[in-house]
Order: sequence, then structure tokens, then C-alpha cells
Amino acid sequence: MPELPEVECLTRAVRQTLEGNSVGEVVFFRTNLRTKIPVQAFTRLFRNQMVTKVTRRSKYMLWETSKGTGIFHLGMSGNMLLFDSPEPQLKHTHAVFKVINQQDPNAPTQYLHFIDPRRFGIIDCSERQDLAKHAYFRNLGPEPLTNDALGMHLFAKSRRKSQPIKSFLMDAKNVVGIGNIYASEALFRAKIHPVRKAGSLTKKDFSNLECEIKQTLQEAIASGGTTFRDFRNADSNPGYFAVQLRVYGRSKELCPRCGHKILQKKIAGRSTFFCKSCQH
DNA sequence: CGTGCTGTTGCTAG
DNA sequence: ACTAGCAACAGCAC
Repeated sequence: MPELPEVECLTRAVRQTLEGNSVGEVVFFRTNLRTKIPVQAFTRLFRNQMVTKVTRRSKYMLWETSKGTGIFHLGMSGNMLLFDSPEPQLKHTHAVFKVINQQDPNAPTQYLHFIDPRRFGIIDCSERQDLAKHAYFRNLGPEPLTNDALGMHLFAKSRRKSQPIKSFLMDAKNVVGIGNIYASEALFRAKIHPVRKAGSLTKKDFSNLECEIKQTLQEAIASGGTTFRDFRNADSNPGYFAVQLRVYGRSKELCPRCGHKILQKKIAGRSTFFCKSCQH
């Protein structure tokens, strides 16, 4: 499930399936997810329209047609899976999209299922051209993987902030896509203590952190790409990739770098894992 | 059986 | 202005 690497891999899989094809019927089994699904508008946007682009911004997946953009978010437990059947195959299936294969009309019809047990996900759409100004996106910080001045940006934004660096990293106004797991992981790798005041970090700290954030996310995407390539497989079940997490979920185990015990502590209500002997 | 956690994020209250 | 806390929900470990 969905931190940025999971959303990125799922977006790539959906891109393979959907780009250049169109969505046929859409069936909604429930319309009250985190927000109300605009069924009418959504149908107008996709009926007999080719999906020209499938992209990711932050943890949102976007499906573009000439009429507008479908906006999807997986929340905490969302997933998309491809099946040969239009009937729900799993509990908590909220929507099914028929995929019209333009290239090969003889190929068996496939159906993209949207599943989300905790219903914290979003299915929405917009007709506007300047999507960046949409309420979902207008306050978002830069993408961590493609921004080449990420360290400097974070340094500038963090001046005079007393907030713990971990919370600062998880705030999408500063940088998107760093969730609870990868915040602990990136800070461990950068040897920075999670409760340090964001404003106390130096330029050098942030340039180091930039590298570790990028590597952590990229490794997760690389390892997820293989597990996820085939998402027409109910076993590609919601669950994190088989990346080795170095500290997350490993309290009381030994630090892989120095052998001290890994600690767990709540920061802003979220479990945080770190090694107090090698993170300063 | 409860009870307390869990991937997100936008709103509220201090 | 900043920051912590909470709510929306199902499922799972204990």
C-alpha cells in the first residue's frame, strides 16, 4: 500500500494497461469514499474517451482524456487490480472500469478494479486545464525524485522551524511523497535524529538527506517494479514491497550500522524508528 | 471478546 | 503563524 513507491509502481502498471485505450462502462458500488465520487462528471469525462496519459503527482494518480482528468488516491488501504471479470472479486471493491483495448480488439476484455477497505481513498475528476491550481495540488511541495535542488529547497523552508525534522519531511507543503515509513528510513540513512529541530539542520545535512531520500525511494521503486509488473494478480495484495526496511518496524532489533538497539517513539502521533547511537 | 495499533491528509483547536 | 491532534474506516495482532 501506498507510500510514493507503491503509487509510482501502480501508476506504471496502469499506464501500460490504459494509455492509448479508453474506459468503457464504469460501475460504482459505493460512492462515499473519503470524498463523494462525482459519478455523473466522471462518466462524462471517460465515456468513449481515450486515456491519453497516466501520471503521478505526489501520491495521486491522474488519468487524462481530452475532456479532463480523473484523480485517484489510495488513502491508507487502496489498490487497483486487473481482472477478466467485471464482477467484484474482492471485498471492498468500490469501482470497476472496463478497459477497451484499441490495439487488439480480439484480446480478452479486462477490468480495472478499485479496492479500498478503509475507504480513505479518493476517486474524483476535474475538467480544468490548469490542474496544478486545483485544491488537491496547489499547496504541494516539489517531487522528491525529480527535483534537483531538493536539499536547498528544504534548507530554505526549514529556517527558524522548531518542528521535528521527521514531521517537517512528512508535511507535503515542504516535499511530497515522504510518508511515515520512508521518513524513518531516510533519516536513519542520513544519520539524522528524527526529533531534531528542522531549523537546526545545516545545508550539508539537507544535501545529504536529499541523496538518502532519493536513494531510499528509488530502491523501493526498483524492488517494487518487479513485484508489481503484473498487477493482474490478486496476490500482489496490498502490502509493502519486499524492500529491506532498515529501522521501520524493527524496534528492539539491532541497528544494522552500529549494533545498538533500535528505538520506537511517537512523533506527532506517528510511530518513529531510529538508532539513538548513530543518528544525531 | 476487547483494545490498540496501522499506509494519508485536511481540518480544528491550542 | 506553527504545531499537535483528530477523524474517516476495516482489519489485524495480541
